[in-house]
Amino acid sequence: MTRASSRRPGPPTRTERGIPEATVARLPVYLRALTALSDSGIATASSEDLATAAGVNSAKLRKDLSYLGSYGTRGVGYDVEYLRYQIAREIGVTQDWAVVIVGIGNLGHALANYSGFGTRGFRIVALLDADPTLVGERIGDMEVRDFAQLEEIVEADRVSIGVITTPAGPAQEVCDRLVAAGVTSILNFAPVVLSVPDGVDIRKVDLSIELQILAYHEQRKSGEAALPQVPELPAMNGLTDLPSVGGGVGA
Amino acid sequence: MTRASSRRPGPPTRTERGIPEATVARLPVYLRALTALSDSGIATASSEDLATAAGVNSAKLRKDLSYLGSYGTRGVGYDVEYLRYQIAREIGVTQDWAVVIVGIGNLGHALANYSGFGTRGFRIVALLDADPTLVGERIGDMEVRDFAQLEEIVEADRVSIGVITTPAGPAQEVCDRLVAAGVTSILNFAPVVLSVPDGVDIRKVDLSIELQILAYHEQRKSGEAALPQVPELPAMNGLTDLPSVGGGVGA
DNA sequence: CCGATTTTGTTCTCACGTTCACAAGCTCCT
DNA sequence: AGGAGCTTGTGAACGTGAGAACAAAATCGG
Repeated sequence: MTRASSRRPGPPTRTERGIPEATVARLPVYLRALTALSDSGIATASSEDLATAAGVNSAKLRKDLSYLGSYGTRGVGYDVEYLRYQIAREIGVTQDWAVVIVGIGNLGHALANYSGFGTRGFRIVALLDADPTLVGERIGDMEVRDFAQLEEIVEADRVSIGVITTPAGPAQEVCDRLVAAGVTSILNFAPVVLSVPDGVDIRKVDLSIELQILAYHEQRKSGEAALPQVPELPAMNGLTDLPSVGGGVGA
Repeated sequence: MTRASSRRPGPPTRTERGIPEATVARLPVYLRALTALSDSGIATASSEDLATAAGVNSAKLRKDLSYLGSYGTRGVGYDVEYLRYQIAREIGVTQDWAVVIVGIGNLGHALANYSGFGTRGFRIVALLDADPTLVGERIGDMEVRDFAQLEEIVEADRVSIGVITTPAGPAQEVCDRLVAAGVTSILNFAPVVLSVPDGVDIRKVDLSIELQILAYHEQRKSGEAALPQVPELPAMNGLTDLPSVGGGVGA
């Protein structure tokens, strides 16, 4: 989702090294499942085994894997180590990606301490904040640096991924600075919609949105009997004004 | 997504008060955009305005809103306050939902401090942890309580939403306890696939998966010229054994 | 060496989600 | 009052994703 890169308008662009976005989003889950199996000393797994570990159904898993190539053996299954490496390579976590975290509040703090940042593949090279009272503070084995140093850090460490953990207010400005400095992937925790130019990928993590989605379903569960079909009508009471009823013009 | 509730196999279940899941996931974004417009003193907004503020296109926004009812006025647009209330009611955030957070590590700490938990609608009633050295610690105006008290808290405060911020290890057990205690919606930050019975909704927030998805796209950006079409073949070097190439049977 | 068994890779079909395009409906101006 | 100009709500076309089902390929036992 939120892929903002170039999109040539020409032909359907078939099999142009194109893995469906839905599949891409599941590959990390498969990777984690494979790592768990590997740690348990399991050398081979069927699509059924893997699917169970990853929480999907086996047909979907096989189809997903088929986009990467034919890495299984019919009648046997998949070699865990081999498949794990193939997926890791496909995702790109066989190399290390340099990451900066901007905004060292509660959440930035927590992420900075997040040991084993996923399962390798990512290296936090700087914690940045514009607040002078925070600059210099030590977190783990890192020190908070001034946001003004962003550009030189990005250049020096070839940073391609930025994590925004600022409040909503400064988030867009931080985002613009990151992009201008050369960052081309952004993970945004601030509760705002950020706009970025084409070629920059942005993903959002939003606690309150997740909670609200849960609340919607929760309401439907508990209310299924209580308020079965009283959706829109009675809610207009107590509201000061309505769209087209406004000044009572015309009629 | 990850809706785990009952699904009757019968007819297509058309218009059974059914808002598409993709739309549900966007309603909170619209709600936030409307709140921002409202705070700016804007009373009326067209679908184009709203769509821009929410980061979607206007056709999609109109279609999404049409599932809720006809709340706009042709030729004019939407009344910001009115629409905001309608969406809030549809989502269910006009009432307050009681939430418990389990696992007061770095992340749990950060979430506990997260002021204005979204935009109202949610109330943290307890912070729980099984670690005796944490129990009793004050965070903001709350005190960490023993996980053993889960059941009585859930019952006393009618808790329907649980947030899991434990490490991966205990997450499934915590999840089971939550479900057994009566929690029917779970937001999981632990990097594991949790299994829950039907009727319980679960959503996942996973930092390392998000980063990996970004890495995939990042790799495709930088590698588009460097390694254009060398996907699977050369990677087999250095691997001890391969699934079907193994003993060289057959041929 | 052959047939039974297992499990992958793929094809086909259906459901879901997105976008386009336009009729319906409202306001405002003359 | 009547027509011009907007903007919504929706029907229809299109694209993407999910799941069932099956043919192809590999192992294993006799």
